[in-house]
Amino acid sequence: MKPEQILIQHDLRKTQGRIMVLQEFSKHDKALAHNELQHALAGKVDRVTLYRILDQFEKKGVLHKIPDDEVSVKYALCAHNHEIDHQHSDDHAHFKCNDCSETFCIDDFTIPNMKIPEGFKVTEKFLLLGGVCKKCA
Amino acid sequence: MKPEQILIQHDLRKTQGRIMVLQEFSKHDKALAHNELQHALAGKVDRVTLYRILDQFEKKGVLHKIPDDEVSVKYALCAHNHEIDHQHSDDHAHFKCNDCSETFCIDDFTIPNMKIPEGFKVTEKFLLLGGVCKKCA
DNA sequence: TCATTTACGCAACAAAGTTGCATAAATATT
DNA sequence: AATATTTATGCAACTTTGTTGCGTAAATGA
Ligand SMILES: [Mn+2]
Ligand SMILES: [Mn+2]
Ligand SMILES: [Zn+2]
Ligand SMILES: [Zn+2]
Repeated sequence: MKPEQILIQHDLRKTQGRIMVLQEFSKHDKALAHNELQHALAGKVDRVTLYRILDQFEKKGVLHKIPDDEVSVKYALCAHNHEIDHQHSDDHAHFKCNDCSETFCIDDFTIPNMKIPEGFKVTEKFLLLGGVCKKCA
Repeated sequence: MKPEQILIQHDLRKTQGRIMVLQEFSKHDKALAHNELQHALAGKVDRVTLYRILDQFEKKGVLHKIPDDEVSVKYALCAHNHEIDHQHSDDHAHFKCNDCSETFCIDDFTIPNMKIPEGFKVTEKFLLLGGVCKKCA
């Protein structure tokens, strides 16, 4: 979907910074951390603004956070196939390559339901797989 | 297991700092982040030393990292029941409470095997569950 | 075009994490 | 037990990551 459409759909003002961030995501098809975006948009979008854009995007459901075992969280576009799969729930898995450190959404793999020990009420599931990606194989 | 035994078993020198860190873990039974340990051991162990202790412990298999969706990773003792379950693999799940932000190992729940899309060679699995813990229920 | 609302950029700060190096402490050797 | 060797610690200095306040600019609505 086009950046401008995404913004309208999520009730967000159409600003240059936001559009550029969305373009960056759409051209990579992998999860991006703040510092990667900052680098890509150096001189175009301020560092602090970038933090605020990411926060807003997450709050509005444009992006989702992916927990990371290294320096900082990453973000990926929510529901790539939003037109088709309208009731997209974000309980899909993520894969992180130990070689190149890139993280991908595995959209077509839903985390199975599991019986969890007593006393815990589970509302979210994050499955992060580690290994070697196609490129690095 | 006693701190000193753990250190010997993992081929680590028996130092005051390391012992205190292990004591801290054994008295809490939850995952701890660097800043929590730093606070608990203020004046006892230097901040930088603490980073190095955690790194060493992870490398030697005393602790394991738990990815987090917030500010920094957490650590938990590996294989609580190492004496019994000797071939402990760290593919157990973790639970993080959205109320108190505490993270626990769910040692008795092993992540099931799953068929992953082509091209990815999976060697590690991190399942982070979110929700409400017993105390906060 | 003008008013209003919201986002942006900048400065200043706080928190998290790293590196180098001299000294202290732990282990190994005699 | 004393000494040599190895390894860990503490401190300073620095980088990176994330936050807050505020005046200005840009986006939207009238
Ligand atoms: Mn995803
Ligand atoms: Mn664990
Ligand atoms: Zn790779
Ligand atoms: Zn709780």
